[in-house]
Amino acid sequence: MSKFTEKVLEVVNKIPKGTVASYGQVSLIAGIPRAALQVGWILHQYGETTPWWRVINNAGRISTKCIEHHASLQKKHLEAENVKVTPKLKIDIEKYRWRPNPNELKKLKLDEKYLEEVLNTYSL
DNA sequence: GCTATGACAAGGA
DNA sequence: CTCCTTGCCATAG
Repeated sequence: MSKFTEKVLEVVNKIPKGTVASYGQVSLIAGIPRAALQVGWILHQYGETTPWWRVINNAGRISTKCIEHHASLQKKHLEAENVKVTPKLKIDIEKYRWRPNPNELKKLKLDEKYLEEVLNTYSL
């Protein structure tokens, strides 16, 4: 298991119940911007130990296609946490977006440049 | 080390 | 809003 993989799982595990994050957001916080695709790949493999359903794409859509992790299952998980999902699998991501607080981010030992980007993009 | 692949992102049509 | 194209980058083989 690579460093990046561990980081991704760590980050996903920090996503609070009832909130969601985009793949890009997770990859950035995990230390590698634009590795969103890999995040999806990792969740596909290690999803059993992480709240994978709290990660969706930036367009606010559920994009899993795989059989075991079907979109309807993800929808079910989210609605169980009070996150509304339309019949078309659309979510108001900005409304439920996880906005990590600076103190929490420091524990992840994120590089200065990325930390700043995270705060600018996803924090208040 | 090189190519193909993908639960993505962003911008244009 | 939806569909398509490009850019991305860690893994697998």
